[in-house]
Amino acid sequence: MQLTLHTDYALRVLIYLAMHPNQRVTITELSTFFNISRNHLVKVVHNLGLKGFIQSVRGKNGGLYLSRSADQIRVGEVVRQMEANFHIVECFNPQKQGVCPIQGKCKLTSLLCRAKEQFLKELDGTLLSEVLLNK
Amino acid sequence: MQLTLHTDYALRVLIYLAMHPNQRVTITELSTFFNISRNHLVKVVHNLGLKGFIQSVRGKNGGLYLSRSADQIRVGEVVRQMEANFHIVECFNPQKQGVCPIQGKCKLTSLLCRAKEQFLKELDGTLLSEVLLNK
DNA sequence: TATAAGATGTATTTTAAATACATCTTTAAA
DNA sequence: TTTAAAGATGTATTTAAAATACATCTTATA
Repeated sequence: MQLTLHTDYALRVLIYLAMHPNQRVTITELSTFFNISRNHLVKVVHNLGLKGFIQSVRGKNGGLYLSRSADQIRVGEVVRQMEANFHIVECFNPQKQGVCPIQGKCKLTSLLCRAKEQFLKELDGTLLSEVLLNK
Repeated sequence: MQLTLHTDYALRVLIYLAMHPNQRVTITELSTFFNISRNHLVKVVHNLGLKGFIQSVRGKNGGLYLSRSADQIRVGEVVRQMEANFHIVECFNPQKQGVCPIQGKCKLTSLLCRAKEQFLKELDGTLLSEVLLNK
């Protein structure tokens, strides 16, 4: 069980932007700092923009910045929005309905649902501004 | 974020065995019932045996049964044992140490660790005997 | 108006997971 | 004591999702 690198990278981008407020940060700067494929970061950044977490300015002297300040962004919200396949098991996937013969009768489903909620609840309790770097 | 089908199948196997106590259940029976590749189930069953959840009897009239009764098996224990890559993000993976430049300073790590524990804690609170089928 | 920035669509590569195949070992019934 | 039914185990292949690469377009400002 793991989050995708896409979500992981999204969190890193937000942390970096939060630590450089009142600045326009370029994708190239992020890519160099984190040593991540620039092309991949472009997708992550684009997605963060679509989900409303960041704003971008095109053209010369352009770059990225947080839409809201870091103390207005809950970590759980980022993970919920960025993680595409949040289906803990097969029967949670809308495209796999009816595959498992005990679906609907099996009580694992509601348990796993509660477990997932506990996971997210913990993340909802923390703000982006609280996970910035020590020292 | 999802559990592997391997873990999913393991849970299904345990549920089936729990619902057929005092019997020897064959892999073929499980494979037919769940409509799962028999070859894949063989691996899952083997792994469940290695982890001590089930016993197997080879030869004619052989089959599988639970090592402990269903009210002695916690769901969280099964997930912990069966899920191979339980690394929520890159920096949890022992083989990816030092890749992320903010590792060690970033406070996301401990947060994600707590979230993972909350997820498992919820599963630890439920016994296999409690997730059997309704009706 | 040239250039530096992001936007966007498509293609390719990589990796882990899932599945398939082959053969070996064990056990009990005929 | 032989045969068939069961699991054990190692290897190879396939699949699918994720990650990465490539190409081109749009925007903004110095």
